[in-house]
Amino acid sequence: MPKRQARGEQRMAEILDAAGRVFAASGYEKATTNAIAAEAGVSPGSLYQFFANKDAIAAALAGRFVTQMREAHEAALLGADPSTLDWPELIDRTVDPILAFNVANPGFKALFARPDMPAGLAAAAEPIQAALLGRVESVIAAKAPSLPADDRTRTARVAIQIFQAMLPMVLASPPGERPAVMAELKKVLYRYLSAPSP
Amino acid sequence: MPKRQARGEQRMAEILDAAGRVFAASGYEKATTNAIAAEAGVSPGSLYQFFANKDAIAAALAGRFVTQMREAHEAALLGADPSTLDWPELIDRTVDPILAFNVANPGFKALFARPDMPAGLAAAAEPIQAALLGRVESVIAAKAPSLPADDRTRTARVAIQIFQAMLPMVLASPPGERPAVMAELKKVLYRYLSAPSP
DNA sequence: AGAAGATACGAGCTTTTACTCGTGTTTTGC
DNA sequence: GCAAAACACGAGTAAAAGCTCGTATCTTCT
Repeated sequence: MPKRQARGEQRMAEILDAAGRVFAASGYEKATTNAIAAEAGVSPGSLYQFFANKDAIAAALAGRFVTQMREAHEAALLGADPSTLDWPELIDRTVDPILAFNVANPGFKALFARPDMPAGLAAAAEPIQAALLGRVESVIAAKAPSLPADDRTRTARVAIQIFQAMLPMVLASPPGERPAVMAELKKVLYRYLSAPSP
Repeated sequence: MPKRQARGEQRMAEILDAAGRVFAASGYEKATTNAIAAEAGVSPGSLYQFFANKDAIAAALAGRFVTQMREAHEAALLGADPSTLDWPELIDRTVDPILAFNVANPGFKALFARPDMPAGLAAAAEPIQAALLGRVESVIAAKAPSLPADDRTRTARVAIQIFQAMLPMVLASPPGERPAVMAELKKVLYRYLSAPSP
């Protein structure tokens, strides 16, 4: 790994932008590295000067997504104490930014919302999963402090799974119906999370 | 398409069996037609005597799955009037056979439980989706006859989506923990479906 | 029995795709 | 100013995978 110049950092960012677009259009598997290079306006050789292989591109893109998502979520909870908010508000403040983030970054779900991950991708996506899990767990902990850690983790995992499942439905819905589908997603989460524990 | 002899029908069944195993092990994309042929103990040439291409194999396998699943579901509801059953029982009788089917046929989820379908696969999987949607809709209709058709369809779709999302979690869980994960899945569905409509 | 057609084989063709490498240009450090 | 290093190019390589084709055997039907 050579020392990067400003020009190089910029190229890397351009390549990741392009990768996001190509992943969004074709999915990870069908996205070709040459297509990403072309989309970035760069030769294949240059692409491989910055990224060792296709998985490395996915990993770098995932890393960037993690950062951006954390910032969005922190902004949404800014100045509010989770334990004083009720469930609908808490769900709004957690779901809305992630949803908005997905609408703004269509490439995200190609790395995130898939039950079966190829080996390379799984490693790249793991930080996203871990980051999200931590955030949801902290929200649940705020509302139900007495819940054992095991149950909390399981509940968070299930909630994330539900969210992942419905993401494609939300993104595939025509803009006019989107609010209704989003409401349905929140309804599922609310009914699952707000019900009394077993 | 030539007229099949008994030998040919048997070979086709063997190839589909093999395809199920290979899809289960590698997923649809990474499964190679040569690997399927080898698993079936057949040459690549023979494979293409029965199936025009890889998508056709998936389509045939999907067709077989639809039939088997319908039979399993009908058996589970045998002699019971859905409208007289309560939600937990109804969920049990719908979810259990599909879950058992998935455990017995690991290749099924490679064709079914994926939010992003390649073009060819989407066509092959569509009958499965349609069949399942119809079954779930009829169950919902039995319990909530007054629900408008639109809402019923949307609710059924969401329920199926939830099920698909949690399927990998269930199948990935160690056999010891599987009952707990299954219970969690049913809990989500119960809370979603049994709550008063908006 | 004999012809026609179905089944079977597997080497190899074609296309695709991740990735390389030789060469040339721009930037940096001294 | 000059060498070293980073950046850039794009034709080319090697491997993988879907699929074909010539040939040979087995079944069926008359």
